[in-house]
Amino acid sequence: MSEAHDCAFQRANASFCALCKVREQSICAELDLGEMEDLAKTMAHRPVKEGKALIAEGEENDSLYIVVDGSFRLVRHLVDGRRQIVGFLFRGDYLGMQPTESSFHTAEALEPGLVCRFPHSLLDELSVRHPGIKNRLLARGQTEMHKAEEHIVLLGKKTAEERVMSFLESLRDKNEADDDTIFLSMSRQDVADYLGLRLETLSRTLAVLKKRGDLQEVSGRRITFNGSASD
Amino acid sequence: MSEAHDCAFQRANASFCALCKVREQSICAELDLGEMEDLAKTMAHRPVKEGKALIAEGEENDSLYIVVDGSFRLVRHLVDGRRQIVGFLFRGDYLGMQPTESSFHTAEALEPGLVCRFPHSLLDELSVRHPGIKNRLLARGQTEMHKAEEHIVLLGKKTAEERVMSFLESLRDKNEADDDTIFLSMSRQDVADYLGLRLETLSRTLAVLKKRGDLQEVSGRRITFNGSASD
DNA sequence: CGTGAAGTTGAGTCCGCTCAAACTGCGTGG
DNA sequence: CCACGCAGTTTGAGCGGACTCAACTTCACG
Repeated sequence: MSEAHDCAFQRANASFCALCKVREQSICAELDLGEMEDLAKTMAHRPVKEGKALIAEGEENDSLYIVVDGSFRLVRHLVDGRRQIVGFLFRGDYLGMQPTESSFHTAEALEPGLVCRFPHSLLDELSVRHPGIKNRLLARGQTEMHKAEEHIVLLGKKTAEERVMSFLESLRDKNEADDDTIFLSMSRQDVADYLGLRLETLSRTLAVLKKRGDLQEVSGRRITFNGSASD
Repeated sequence: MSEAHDCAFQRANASFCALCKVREQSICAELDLGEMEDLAKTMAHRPVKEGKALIAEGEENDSLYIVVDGSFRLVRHLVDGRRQIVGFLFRGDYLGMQPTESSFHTAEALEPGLVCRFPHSLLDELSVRHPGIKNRLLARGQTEMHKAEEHIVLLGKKTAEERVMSFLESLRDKNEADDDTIFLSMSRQDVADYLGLRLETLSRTLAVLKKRGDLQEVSGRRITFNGSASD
């Protein structure tokens, strides 16, 4: 424990990393075991408390973060206080793909989380011997862009019912097992701010979807789809 | 998509590139003159006719394109035919930052244009000696992401009037000289599909903005802002 | 249980949509 | 040179989906 500032961080160690749940999705997958140990010396894990911001709108950020556990909302504010959620991060997702003087959104933990931090200075060094790292960042950037465009289509062209269904289905598709039940890690207000709807509209829309049979059960943050095809 | 596919391409030559208007924004800026000549052997310019697609939604793309002249709309379609424009490209902008099996939008020329094509296989080779190339792609990807988020906020939280003003102002801010007049390279329908509005609403909103004095003149594709602060 | 936050439901309004008609600029041919 | 046609754009009238404001219910937690 050197300085107080860093006490939220823990030095990583190779055995911990070997057990990492998101190792294959991370840039670590580019490295062999010996290199992992090198990396472990400068890389750091950091727990994030629920509601706390990992990076803040307008502030400098010089590190790449990879979500090991938990989930985050990416928030942008208009001058008058209106709030738009531009995305969510889940296990395995990246934040801060490039160092920046002024990051354009705040990332707030929706639940207690754990992230892995890689200073970009370190990544630049590593990528001399491992060009795959930059490619991995580029590829990830591409999928982020893809998600953003999907979001743009949702906001620009879809009705309230379509927005809600698209959102719920995208969450369901994250499950490896095809389970018909999903558990939201975010509040109704967060979902509404993501979908460009008022929360009353979201609530009403969920009620309509349930009444119509598209959803079997809506109770708080647990939502069950109607598995049976029709009627 | 024809047998004449490649005849639209011209081999580049270093003297042409030396005069390039977007050279400083392009990856070419990473290279010295000798290397430019190397590059010129495999790189190609391509004119694009108005209305023609450079890459199409769902189709494979293995090249990076840089817009040398003209402008493009990036279009996504829903199954039922609804159309959302997810962005516009102008001189100096990049398309196809990563090779992909299925590109997620169509890029259509708004006017006769000229692009510069770099196969990613070539870029991978070049970037061994010039790591700056990958960094440039990453940085550009970041600004694309920034624009996408701005667009998400616009669609999710802004009113029709705010959307139109934001859009027009973003175009004005592109001008190096601070000119109060802008010339749109896209139709009303394109603007409406970008802003998530019906074209009638866009037309009415422009009328309101003019009546209110935010805009001094709206005649077809030429729009003049009200430079004087108030009255 | 009591308290507050989160979520649902209700009633009425309004912004942006729909359908429809008129206008404008521009190329084409008589 | 004007008539014509057409695509792009503007304007009009009425409607409806999402919003606003407000009351109520449910849930988490002490």
